[in-house]
Formats: sequence, C-alpha cells, structure tokens
Amino acid sequence: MKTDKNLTVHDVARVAGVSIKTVSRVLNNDPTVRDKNKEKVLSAVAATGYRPDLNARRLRTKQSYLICLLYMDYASNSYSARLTSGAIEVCDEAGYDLLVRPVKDRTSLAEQVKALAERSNPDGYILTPPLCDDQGVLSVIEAEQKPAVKILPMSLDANSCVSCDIVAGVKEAVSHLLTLGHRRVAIINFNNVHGGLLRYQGYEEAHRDFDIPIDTSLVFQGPMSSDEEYEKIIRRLLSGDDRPTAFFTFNDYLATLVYKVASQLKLRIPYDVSVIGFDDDPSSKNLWPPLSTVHQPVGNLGRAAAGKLIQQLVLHRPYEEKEDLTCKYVQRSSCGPLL
Amino acid sequence: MKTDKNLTVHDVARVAGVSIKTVSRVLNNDPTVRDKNKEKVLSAVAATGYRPDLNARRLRTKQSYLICLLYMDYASNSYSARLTSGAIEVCDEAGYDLLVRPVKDRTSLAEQVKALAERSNPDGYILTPPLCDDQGVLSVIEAEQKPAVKILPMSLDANSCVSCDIVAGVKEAVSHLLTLGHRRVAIINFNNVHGGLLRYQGYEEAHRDFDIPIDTSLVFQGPMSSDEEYEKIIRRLLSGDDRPTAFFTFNDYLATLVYKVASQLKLRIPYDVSVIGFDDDPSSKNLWPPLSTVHQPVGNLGRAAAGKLIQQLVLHRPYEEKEDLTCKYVQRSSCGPLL
DNA sequence: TAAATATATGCCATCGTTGTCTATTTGAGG
DNA sequence: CCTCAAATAGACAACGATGGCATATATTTA
Repeated sequence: MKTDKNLTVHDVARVAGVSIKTVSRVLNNDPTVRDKNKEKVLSAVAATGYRPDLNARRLRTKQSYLICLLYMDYASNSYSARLTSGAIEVCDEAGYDLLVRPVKDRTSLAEQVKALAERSNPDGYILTPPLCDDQGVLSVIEAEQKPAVKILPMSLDANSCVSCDIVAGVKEAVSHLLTLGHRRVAIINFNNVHGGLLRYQGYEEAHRDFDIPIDTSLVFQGPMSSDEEYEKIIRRLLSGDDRPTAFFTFNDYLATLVYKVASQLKLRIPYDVSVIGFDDDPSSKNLWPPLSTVHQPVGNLGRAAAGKLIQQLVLHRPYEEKEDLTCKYVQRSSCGPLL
Repeated sequence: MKTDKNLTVHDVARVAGVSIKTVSRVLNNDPTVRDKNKEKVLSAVAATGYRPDLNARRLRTKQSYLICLLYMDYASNSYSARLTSGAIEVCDEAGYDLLVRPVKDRTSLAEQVKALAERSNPDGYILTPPLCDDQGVLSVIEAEQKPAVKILPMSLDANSCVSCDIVAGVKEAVSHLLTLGHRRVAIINFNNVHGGLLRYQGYEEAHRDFDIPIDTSLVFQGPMSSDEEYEKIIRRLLSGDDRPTAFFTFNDYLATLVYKVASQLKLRIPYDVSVIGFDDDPSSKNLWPPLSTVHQPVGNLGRAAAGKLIQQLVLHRPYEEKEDLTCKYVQRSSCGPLL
C-alpha cells in the first residue's frame, strides 16, 4: 500500500473544506483556529495520510530543523556514541534531525564550523568539552546568531549549559578509597575542562571530610597528551619509594592505562594498588578485575542538552528538566582495603 | 565581517551579467555553458561570497541531500563511531549530510525506518550488519525506491554492498597461532552475519593449509547472546580436560571476555592460553597483555559505502574505489608459542 | 555567402509551505 | 435589532532554487 501521492496542503484543505492557510495553522498549533475547523482539518489529515513537506517549510521559514552535535573524534571511548544516542531521541520527538560532527583537527576548527553553518545551517548547536570552550567555534556560532548548549563548559551558565553532579560521584568514590584505609590516592586528571575541575573538587572534598592532607606529588592535572606520556607518569608514580596505594582517573580509558602499567610492574589490582575510573564505559565491567568507576549519565546529558536547545528553538514548548543527572559510584572489584 | 546578506542567484546573475539560469547551470556543472560565461559566473560567486540555498534546491529537486546510516546501538565498541567518521568525510565532500540512526529496538525496526523516511526522506541508506539483512527494513527502503549500500550483508552483491578482506586477515592471524604450535584453536563466532562466515572461512583455510583437522567442539558459531552466556561458554571450554590453547574471537570485545575468564581461572595470557581478537579497537592495545588482533579498516568501509552510495545518487560522478579494504593481522603480546 | 544545424542562453513557471494583509464571522452591549 | 470590536478565516505573494521550453548565437554545410 502506497499512500505516497505527494499530497499538499491544498488536498487537505479541499477535503476539510477550509483554506490552505487554516490547514497550515492547525499544523503549526496556531491557537486562533476554531475547534470545529481544527477537527475537520485533523481528520482530513488522518484520512489522507498527509505529511507536510519539510523542505518547503524549511525554505519558507528559514529554519533547517537541524541540530548539530560537535565533538572531538577520539574514538577511544563510548562517550560520544552514548551522547549522540540520547540527543537523537529527544530531537526525534521534536521533529528535528541531529547532525553529528566529529572533528579530528583542532586547528581549523572555526573554519570547519563555518563551512558547516553555511552549507547545512543548523538551527542550534550542542557542544561537548573541550570544544565548548573553543573561542573560535563560539564566535562563529555567535555570528550566525544561533543558540548553543554547552556540555560542562569551563564557565557554567545555567541558561546555555548542561552538567551533571560529578563532584558528588567522585566524592563518593574517593571516600570509599579513604574508608578502605588508603591515604595516598593519586589522581590523573585534566584541568582544562570543567569536568576535570569538578572531579578535583570531589577528590578534595573527600579528603577534607576525612581530614587527610593532599600530597600534591600525587596530583596530575594535565594537559592532555599521548597514551605513552600517561603511562610514563603512572609508571613514575608507581615506581617511587612512597608510591600511591590507589588511583582515581579522569575516565575509564586512563584507568586501563593504570591496569596496564600495574601489570607491567607486577603489581596486582586490587591487592597492591586500587583503581577507580570515571564514566562507566560499557567495556569497563569486562576488565579484570572489573573496574570500579563512577557512572556518568552520558545519555541523559545528551537528552538534556537537546531538550534545552529545542526549548529555545521552539516557542511555547516548555521542557521540564526531568533527566537524572546524578553520578553514582559503581563498586566492582578494583578496590581493596589497604593491607 | 558579515558577508551574509542572503544572496540569491539573481544577485550573482546581475554581477556576472548573465541570466539566473546560467548561474544555476554553472553551479550544477552543466557542460553546456561557454567557458567565458562560466568564468564570469564563478568570479561573481567568489566576489559576492554567494552560497546556494540548500533548502530551495531541496524543494525544487525533491532530493534531501541526506544519507542515513543505520546501525545497532551496541555502544560497546567503537565500530559505529569509526564507520560514521569515515562516511561523514565522504558525504561532506559531496555536499551531503549524514544522518546517523542508532536503533535500540529490533522489533519495531521497519516502523522506525518508515517514520524516518517520511519525515527526513533520506536520498539513500547505509546499512550495517545485522540490519543490512533485515527484510523489514529492506522492503521499506525498496518501497521508497531509494538506494541502499549494505556493509557485509549475507548475500554479497557487488553493486550495492561493501566488504573487506576478512578471510585473508583471519587466515593470517590463525596461521600465526598454528605456526606457534597451537593445535587446538577455539573460535567464538557468529554465523548470522556475513562477517562471521568470512571469519570462519579464514579460520578453516588456515587449518587446511596446515593440514590440521578442525575439532568442532572448539567452534562456537552463535547466535549472539549476553556477555554472561559467552563467559559461560568460554569458561566451559577452558575448564575442560582437553582445553583449547588459543582463541580467536569475532571481535575485540569478545576477546576481553576471554581475558576475563582466563584471569578468573588463573590462566595466564599468553603462557597458558593465546588470544587473538578482531577489529583493532583503539582500546585493545591498552589491555594487558596488549591484544593481538586483526585490523579492520572500519573508517575506510564507511568511506567506501558513502562513496558507492553517492556514486549512485549523483550522475556523472564516477567514484573510483580507492579505499584500502584489506584486513591485516596486528601482532601484539597476547599470543605465545605452545609450551 | 546563405541556409541549416548545433550549441548556448534566457524567460517564466513551479516546488509546498508560511507570512502578510484583508475580509468575514462572531458575540457583547446598548 | 443594530453596532462595533475582537476573533477567525481566506487570498495571495513569497521563500530561492531548477525544469521545460523558446530563442539567440555559433558552427557547419551546401
């Protein structure tokens, strides 16, 4: 059965016995249509199987009904995939399409976004760290006068950003380590993204609660570099006289590097060293021992970001923040008591 | 500087001193334009900074300039992210946008695709396994009369599918195991996707070359199930009297399950059991020991699929297959000689 | 050189929707 | 029952590109 006869507003108007403009009004939720006509139009739409032509609408309204999700193409973890997946759900409901944009090259970033804006003309942008803090990208988007929702940008701004309760999750995780007796907990972190600042805050608050001073020689704050560099840093820490007995890392990926170096040094997890990651990447439960980590609700972040953006795009569409944005510590088997 | 004055073909035509239709022709590579006029138009375009309005073009031509990439939302490995990344590059060059479509629920698949087709109306589809073999999806796409390129479908069809040389890669990998003296190589595989059939073929050819009979008790062919089930199967194999001394798995993800079970059973990799995965997921090199695996050129598969699709969509745009689609064995440290 | 042909260009309508403006209907109040 | 403002509906143009066809220019042929 093929109902696809290229129906237009004219067809619906004829069936409903009203003008095309009234049909258009009903389809756009214009409140100035009498209920009787509204019903006539709606049943005519149902009867004919009419679907408005998105491209005609796009041309006329100057909107693209496209949202662009910009992220760094690390490909090494599932962060962007999970984010995408959540954002798509929300966009879909609202009649928007999501354009994903992995960027490899940070040098020509502004140009890339500009080219995208000129060609596909998204109505709004979702920016992930660290791109949400890129001044070049931001000015291009601002010049286009398009809204952007940032995920965990350096300067949180309630209106245009989304974040989750990283501090609480990390605090819970690090507290667990301290409860187990650990007193030398190393942290491998980034301080050039807001998420890193929050992780450090959680780490610090846990220590404060336990009245344990932080040894700054156990704190690595970035900047981001290659896997080899990280391994070197971890190896140096683990080879020292007064080595850390536990690690908290910015994400699960870095935690696997701790696993790797620990194995090389014949240190057993969790007996010789405990490890906690962050993200709860789906693969983390298959490491051996299964990695304790902090679950980050990445899908919900994506949903929340898309919701917030669409709220700005579509008038009269209040989006209530209903996503669960808490970060919960997930205890598995990579932490043990200090022997 | 804002050059964005909403220029149209009329503005360009005026500057170039030709008709709007000639401008249109130049922009669409119509060969019937005299070189002199072509230059005039091109320099007028350059001078004004004109960019054609995609939505007007869409309305007039009934094309969406959208390509849809459909995949199962496993989120457990980087396959779809890498594929997406490659496909986007090619789409971008050709002026197409890529719409990614992770699907969670296989039951309502055809409905989901139908809804998508009605709303966003993609000009073509890229289908990944196992969706490329879903009859429901295929009939929806066929009803829409849109082209689809399948990635490694069950029935290879040169015109509408893309594959890579899995057999050679697996044969190389398994041959390495046999060269190391292994005689009992287990394979954890799926036989409901073409990639699985090819993996088995490579496994078989390697054994044939070495004149080693295959013990079918070491062959697991699916179907796909939960992680727990796989672990059970692997555990059973490794606990038996005459246990396999090596494993080849469908993908790196399953290889991590072998790592996990081996650790639980206090079997050391590679001394007690060797493991080879498939895919070369970026995280595999950080496992301990680093996983030997077969590199699958996933990004190139994405590029090739998008190229093949666009070739069908855009006339006079011969796409030469230039992507490297070989699968190479990557030797790391998870295989050792049979002791 | 003129006629016939081939090639290149231009004019106008059109895609399907919504914005603007005007016409009509409705209902309240005198 | 009539008037008048407010609420509702409609006519028509417009968004910016390309398709179809008519026409002008260049090239070949007689």
